[in-house]
Amino acid sequence: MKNIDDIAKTFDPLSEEPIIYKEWLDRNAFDAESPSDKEAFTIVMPPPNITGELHMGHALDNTLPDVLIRYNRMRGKNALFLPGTDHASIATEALVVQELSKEGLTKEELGREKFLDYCWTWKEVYHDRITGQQQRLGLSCDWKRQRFTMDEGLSRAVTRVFKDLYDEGLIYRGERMINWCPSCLTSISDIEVEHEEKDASLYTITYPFADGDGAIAVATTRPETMLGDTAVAIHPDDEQRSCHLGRMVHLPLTDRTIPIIADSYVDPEFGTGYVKITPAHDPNDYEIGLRHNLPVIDILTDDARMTDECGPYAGMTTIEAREAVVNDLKVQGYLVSVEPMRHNIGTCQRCDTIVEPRISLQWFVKMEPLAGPAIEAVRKGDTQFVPDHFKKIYFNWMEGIRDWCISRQLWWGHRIPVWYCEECEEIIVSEKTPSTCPSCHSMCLKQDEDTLDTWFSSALWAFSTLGWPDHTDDFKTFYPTDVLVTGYDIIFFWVARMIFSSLYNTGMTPFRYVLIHGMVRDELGRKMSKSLGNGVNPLELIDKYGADALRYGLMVGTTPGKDLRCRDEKFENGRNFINKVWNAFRFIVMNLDDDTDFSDVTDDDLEIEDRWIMSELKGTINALSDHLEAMELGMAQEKIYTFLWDYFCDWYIELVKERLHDGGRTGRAAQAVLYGVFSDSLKLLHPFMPFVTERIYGVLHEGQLLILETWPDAGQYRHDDDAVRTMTSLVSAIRGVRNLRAEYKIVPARRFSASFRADDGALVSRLQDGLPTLARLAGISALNLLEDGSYFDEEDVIVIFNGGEIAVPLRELVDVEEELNRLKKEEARLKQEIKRAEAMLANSQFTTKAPAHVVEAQREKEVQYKDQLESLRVQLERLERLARDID
RNA sequence: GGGAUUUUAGCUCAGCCGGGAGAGCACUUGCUUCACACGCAAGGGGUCGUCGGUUCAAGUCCGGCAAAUCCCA
Repeated sequence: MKNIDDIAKTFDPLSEEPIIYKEWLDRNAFDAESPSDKEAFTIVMPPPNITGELHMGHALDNTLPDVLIRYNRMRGKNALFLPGTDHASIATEALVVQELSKEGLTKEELGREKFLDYCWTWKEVYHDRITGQQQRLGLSCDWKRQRFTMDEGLSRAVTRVFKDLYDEGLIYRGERMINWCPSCLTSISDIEVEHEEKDASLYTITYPFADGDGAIAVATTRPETMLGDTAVAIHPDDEQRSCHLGRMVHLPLTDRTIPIIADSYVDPEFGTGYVKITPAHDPNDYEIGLRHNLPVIDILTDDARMTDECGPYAGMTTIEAREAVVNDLKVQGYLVSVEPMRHNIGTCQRCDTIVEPRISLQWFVKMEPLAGPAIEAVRKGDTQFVPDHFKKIYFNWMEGIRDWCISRQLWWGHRIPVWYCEECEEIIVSEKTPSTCPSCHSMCLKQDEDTLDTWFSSALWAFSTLGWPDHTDDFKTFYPTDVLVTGYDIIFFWVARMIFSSLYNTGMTPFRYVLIHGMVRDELGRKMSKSLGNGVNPLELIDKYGADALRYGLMVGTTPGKDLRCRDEKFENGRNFINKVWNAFRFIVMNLDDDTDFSDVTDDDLEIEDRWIMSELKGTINALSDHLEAMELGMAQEKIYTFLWDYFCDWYIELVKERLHDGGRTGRAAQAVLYGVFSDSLKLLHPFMPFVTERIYGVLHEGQLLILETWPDAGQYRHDDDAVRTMTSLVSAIRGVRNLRAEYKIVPARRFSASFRADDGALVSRLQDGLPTLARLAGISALNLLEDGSYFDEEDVIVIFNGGEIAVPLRELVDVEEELNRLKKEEARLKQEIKRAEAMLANSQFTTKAPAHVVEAQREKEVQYKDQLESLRVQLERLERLARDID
C-alpha cells in the first residue's frame, strides 16, 4: 500500500487523466474480440462530422454510450464501441471552398481532382483532432476499428447498395420538384430544409381580363415569380368566381395571357380567392401544373437570378427583381395593396440561404417499398425506442414519407456509380468502372458528375463499419448492434434511414434499442449556436474540471430524451464529488495496514454498521444495475452518488473511526469492510467517472485494471433487516441529540452525559459499546441504560427517536417555557400523525381493499406514534409541574 | 393545419408497479471535529398549471382547459 504522504490532497485530472488513458491503451483494454465465445455488446458511435471541433452535443452523444459500454464490458461481455467520423459532404465542401477563397482560389479553377486532394488533407487534420478530443473524454473505443464514411470498404458498401436498389427499381432518375440551395449550388432533401415563420408582405396584384372586360386580383408573397405564372386558379366549388372559369387574363409586365382554371388545392378564404400558379417554383403549383398540363417557365438560374425569360429583369437577384417588379406594377397601376404578413420561409440547413423549389433532373430513392418493413419492424419491437414515445415521431414521418432526393451537385462525397454512354445514351450502373458500353460497345463513357447525399452512406454505418457487404468475422460477431445512442433531432435523418437500409440490405434491424437523448442547451435554455456565441467548448470544461466532472455534469438529473442545460454548477458538483471520493480513498489508505488479505475476518467479527453498509451496498448494486439495464443513466448515477456520499462517507466512515483507532479484531473487521465495500463502490462508479476510479483502484489493488474488473454481484452481500432497523434507530437518535444541541445553541465543546432507553437489544449494546463514537457524533460523554420500570430524571430533556428515548440533563441550559413549547409542538405533530393513521384504519374500504402490507404498515405506524406520544406526555407533565413550582 | 413534449421548492431538475413530496445549487444558523471548507452539522422553503373523472387512496391513471417549447406540412 502507498504511503499517505505520496497521495495528493486532491485528485489532479489535468495531469492524471492522460496517463490513465495511456495505460488503458497500452493494456488493450478497449479491444473487442472477433470471433469470440463471449456474448457481444456493440454500439457504433454516431460519427461526428469532420467539419470541426467537438461540441457539447458530441460530448453527450459520445459519453452516454461509453457508460453503457463500460458497464457491459464489466458484465463480462465482448464489448465493442466502434468509433468513426463522417465526411459530411455538403458542410465540408462549403468549408473547404471558404478556406480556398482566402487563398483566392475557387474549386472550378482547381478542378475536381485537386479540390478533392484539399478535402482529404482537411479530413486528415480534423479526423485526428476529433480522435484526440474523444480520447480526452475517456471514451473506451476500439480504435483499431475506427472508420470513416469514405474508407474504401464503406465506399464499396455505398456502390453496392446503389446498384442493388437501382436494379430493383428502387432508385430512379427523373425531373422532379426539388429544393435547391442557391448558395451551396446543389439540391438538398426535404428534411435539410428548415422552415421558419418570418415577417413578409402580401402583395395584391391586378390581372386584367385579356378581352379588356374587367379584372381579377391575386395575392402573393413572392411577386417576382409572376413572371413564371402560367395560370390563375380558383376553387372548383367557388360559385362566386366560377363564372370566370376558362377566361384568359393578361399577365402584367409581360405580353402573355394565361387561363383561369379550377383546382381544389385553392383555399377560397385566402387572399382574393384567386391564386397565381407558378409551376416551376412552388411544389404545390407544380402539382397543379401536372394536373392541368400547364407550361413550365423556369425563371431562376442556379444562383437564384432571373433567367432570360424575364426580359428586362434578367440577371437580377430575386430580391432585386421583387423590388423592380413591385415598382413597375405600381407605376403601371397593377398594384392593389401591400399588407404585412407572417410567412413560412424555407432555408438551407447548412448555410441559411433561402431555398428555391425548382424542377431538376436528379436521382431519387423510391421510399414506399422501403418504409413498409421499417415501420413494421419498430411496431413489432425489433427495434425499441427509449423513451418509447419517440416511436410516434418515427411513425408519423415514415407513414407520410416522400421519395428521397439523393444526388448532390457536389464533388466531396461518394460519386454516383452511374455512367452514360455518349453514343447510345445507355445508362450503366456498376460497382466497377465500366470500360465499354454493354449496349453499343462504345468506349465513350462519362460518369455522372454528382455525388450522393451524405446520409446515403450514413444510413449504412451500422453494418458497413463492420465489413459488410463481406461476411467478415466482425459482421458475424457484432451485428446487429445492441444500442444506438443519438439525439431526437436526427431520428429522420439517420435513425429511420439506418433502419430501412439495414432491413433492405441485411434483413435485420441494425440495433435493438435506440436511446434518445435531448439537446444540450445553454444556461438560459437556448440552443447553442455560433451566431449567438453561447456555445460551450467541452475541452475547456475538461481543462477546468476534468473529464470525470464533465461526464458527471452531462448526466446528472437527466432523463432519456429530455433537453439538458449546461451550467457550471453541475460540473462543480461533479468535481466536488470526485474530491469526496478521493478523500474517502485517502482516509482508507491511512487506516489500512499492508495486509489487505482479509480472509481472517469472519462474520462474527462484524458489527451492526458493517452489516448495515453491506445491506445498503447490496440494494445499491441492484438498483444501479436495474437503472443501467433500463438505460436510465441519470438515475443510475444518482444511486452510486447517494451511496458513497450519504451512506458510506457520512455515516459508515464516521461510525468506524473509533474501531480503526482501537485496532484488534473489530478494527480489522472495519478495515475489511471499508476495503471491500469501497472497492465495489469504485466498480459501480467506474462507468460514470472512469479516470478517478481507475487511479484509486490501481492503488488499492496493485497491478489490476478497474476497467477490466467484474461488475459487483449483489448476491455476495446479505440484506440484514435487523442491522438496517438498528442503524435507522441509531441515526435517528444521533440526529435527535444534534438537533437539540442546535436548537439550544450548545457549543460543540460542551459534552454531557445522557441516559437512554431503547426497544432494540442490538441498539442497546451498540450504544453502550460505542461511547467514543457518540462522543464524537453527538457530544455525549457518558451514557447509562435506564432499567425497565425506572424513570428519567425529572429535570432532563428528552429526545424521542425512532425506537427509543434519550434523556440529557440540560436543566441549567434550557428554559422551561421554551422546552414546553418545543414538546407541545412535537405533541401536536404526533397527534396529527395518529389522527391520520387512525382515520385510514377506520375506513373499512381501506382495510378491505388495500393490499395487506400497506394496511399493516399503517398499523405499525399507529402503534409507534402512540408509544412516542405516551413518552412525550410523561415528560410534558413533569415539565408542567416544574413550571408551576418555579412560579 | 397535423403531431409530440413540458408545467413539482427561489433556480435547474428527479419522482419506477397509484399507498405520507425528493436531489443539487441558492438561503439561514453553528463549526480551523486528527479524509475532505471542492468540507461537516442543524434548519427554513412546495395548493405538484387548472377544472373534472376513475379509485378505499391521484404529483402519479383518464378527459377538458390554459400556458410554453419542439418537430412536420
